[in-house]
Amino acid sequence: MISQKSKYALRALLALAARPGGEPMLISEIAEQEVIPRKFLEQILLDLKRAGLVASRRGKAGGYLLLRRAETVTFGEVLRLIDGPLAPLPCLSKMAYRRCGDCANENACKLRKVFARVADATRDILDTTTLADVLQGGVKSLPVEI
Amino acid sequence: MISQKSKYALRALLALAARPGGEPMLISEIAEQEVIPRKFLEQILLDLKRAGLVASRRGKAGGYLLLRRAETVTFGEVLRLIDGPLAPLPCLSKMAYRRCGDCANENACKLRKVFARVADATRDILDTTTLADVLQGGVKSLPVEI
DNA sequence: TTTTAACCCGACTGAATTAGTATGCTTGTT
DNA sequence: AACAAGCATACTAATTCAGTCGGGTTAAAA
Repeated sequence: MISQKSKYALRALLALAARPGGEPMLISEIAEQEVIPRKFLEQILLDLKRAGLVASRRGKAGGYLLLRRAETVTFGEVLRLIDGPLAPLPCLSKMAYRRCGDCANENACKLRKVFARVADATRDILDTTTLADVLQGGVKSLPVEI
Repeated sequence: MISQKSKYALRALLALAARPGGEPMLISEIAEQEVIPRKFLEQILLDLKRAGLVASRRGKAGGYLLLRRAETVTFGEVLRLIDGPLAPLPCLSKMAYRRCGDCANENACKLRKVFARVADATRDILDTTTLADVLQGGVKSLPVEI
């Protein structure tokens, strides 16, 4: 299960990406439109800003805007930023590898072999799907049953 | 990330499945061999027993044994039992569906479309990989680079 | 130049989950 | 009857989750 915070982050980014002309959007505007607790959203946007995904303007008539093109922001990147590694085992994370603590001989580990496939499948989807893909409705879905 | 408890459960089941003749194995035997805290493992085995995956014999010369054939026990089943739903969103779980709380129009939800693909890919792997597959080393791995 | 409406930031909190421990009870074999 | 095995409940310390609170800073407008 992904966290509520990640869901909020993705929805906020989608809202910004959908903004025509890329003009700034108020926190409260996003919060209302996407039904996200206002103060919590503030935190999230700050995280996204520190990561360089969005920019902000302060003072009256301020707001947030997407700093990068929607085609370059992947779901994987956002999820890693908020929730940490995508991999189901720490020893399978490419970005934040950690040894598993238990299993001594890592490439003999039976579990690892199975979960490596899960990790790769997950990455294949999340690291190739961008905000733009979703906005255009261009998300490949499963074969439609005829 | 899957929980430590799930990892222990899977390793314990693999140990039982590997037992020749299917003779019972002591908790402490499993605990030592797989390096799992003994009392914690007791709890886990009880869960697996209540779910009908293993059986136990009490008294001296007791122990645990696998109740079902190793070919019929999938990783998905074990993970669901210990960790709960596999799906990344509650509204995507086939076994334990719950509405998402926020998004009103579920099949218009942009996030859902993306994570549905992740959920399906995950299920494809975990619900088709069994204890037997892993034991035989028969886990399909990624294409070997030549 | 003062006001006002934005964003910025750290601290706090209540509930839930995780990864176990502790303590004792029941059961079956010897 | 004794011993060794599993059965069962309660407890706990640490962490995470999903926010809330209270103020500080900045910049445009009146």
